[in-house]
Amino acid sequence: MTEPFVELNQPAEEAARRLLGCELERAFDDGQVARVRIVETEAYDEVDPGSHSSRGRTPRTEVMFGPAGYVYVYFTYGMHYCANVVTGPDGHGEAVLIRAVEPIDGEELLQVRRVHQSGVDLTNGPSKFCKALDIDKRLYGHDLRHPPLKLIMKPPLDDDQIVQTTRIGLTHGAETPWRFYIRDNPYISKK
DNA sequence: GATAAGATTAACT
DNA sequence: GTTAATCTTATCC
Repeated sequence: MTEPFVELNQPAEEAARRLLGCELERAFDDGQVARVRIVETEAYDEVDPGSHSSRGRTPRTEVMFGPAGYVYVYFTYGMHYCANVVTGPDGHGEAVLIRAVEPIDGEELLQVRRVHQSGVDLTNGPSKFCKALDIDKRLYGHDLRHPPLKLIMKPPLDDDQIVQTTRIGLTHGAETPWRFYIRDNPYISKK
């Protein structure tokens, strides 16, 4: 029996900090396994004009309103997927966007899907890491306690290791400083 | 039914 | 620094 993600049952802003340094284990369709560390996150909640959940439940955002520990995947710009970890209590539309990760094991498996890209460019962006880990809408609503995508909690980082800034790419809610990343990490996204 | 915008990326000049 | 690629979703007739 796996532990539920009680540590994610809190406001997205807190969970976004908590998720830095935690790990994701991805089992690909062929059975091979890669592991990455979360190095950059952004928080979104339903009272936030920048969040997909700000205008209530829709078919797309339904999973954001459920219990913590599930995956919210969305498709954007006609070609990219982004993945979030749902946080907060059941009934609240909150989630944390994973913006960047760094490879720990199986980097060569990530390379397979990132054609003509290497080094930090493998996973230093929200859609880059989804492409590298083969995350798409098949994983919408997936329970992160189980394969093929598992979240492994790690001890919280000290505050002095975490940098807090405004979020990237938003037209609404751009002033809210809910982006977090691990200080001096080379895999932090650009812009 | 039609339309505009989008939590982006990579390739170009 | 600028821009094309590309299609789902939400919103507005």
